[in-house]
Amino acid sequence: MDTSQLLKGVLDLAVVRVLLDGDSYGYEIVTRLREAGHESVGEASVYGTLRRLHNDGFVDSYMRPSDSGPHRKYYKLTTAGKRRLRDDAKTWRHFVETMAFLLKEEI
Amino acid sequence: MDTSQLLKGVLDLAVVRVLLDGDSYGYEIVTRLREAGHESVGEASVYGTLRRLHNDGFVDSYMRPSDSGPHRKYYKLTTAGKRRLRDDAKTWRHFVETMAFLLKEEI
DNA sequence: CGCACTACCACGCTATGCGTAGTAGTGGAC
DNA sequence: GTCCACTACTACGCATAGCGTGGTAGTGCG
Repeated sequence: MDTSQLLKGVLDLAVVRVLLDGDSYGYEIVTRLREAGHESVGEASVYGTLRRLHNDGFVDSYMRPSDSGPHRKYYKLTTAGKRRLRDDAKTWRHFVETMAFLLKEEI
Repeated sequence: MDTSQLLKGVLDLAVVRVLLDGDSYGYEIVTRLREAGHESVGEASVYGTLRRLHNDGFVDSYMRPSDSGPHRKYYKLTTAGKRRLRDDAKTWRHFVETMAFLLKEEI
């Protein structure tokens, strides 16, 4: 099983959830996701996801200088983004339950 | 969240799990998956998955006449397919745990 | 005959994660 | 003062795999 395929559709949810803890920027979000267990998530995937979330109005963004590198582009959840989080989390849990039902005693 | 994206990578696992219960054919597998909760899974997705699983040696196939319609193409798990099921189920569970950790108290 | 259900296949589209490469800023080692 | 590591973002193009659509048949019923 190609782990990267499993992220399809769920990466949005994961990124939005990270932003619920507070505004953040691409590089930090990647780090957080990897620490949480999504060890092989690609940077390009996260930056692409952020761009899409921004285009769709689920996050706002603003620049902020850093004292240890280039400027950071912070992202902030919008109201629509928070609703999106709740909806997606619900969809995800239903999906997981369906799979659990299918897989029960799979060996 | 587009539910169909969630199936990416997991449909293989779901189909293989159905086949552990006994040889089956595309049309029936679609029905079973829908009954289990994957209500909007497309036929083309399942037939495509079966073709891939067959090409990769995870299932064998054989034709069998039906008394209520056209011939059926049955699929049967190979040894490699059963191993694949165990491996994929493990990967899936790890992935689900990672998401659960991320999502905990998401509201 | 027409229709519904069963059963399969092929074609092309689309979404999205990833690899790779490029551009910059800071700061420490040498 | 040069190199390197780490930070931080962006752009380009690829690969995977699920889906929509439509086509071909077989059975059986009204």
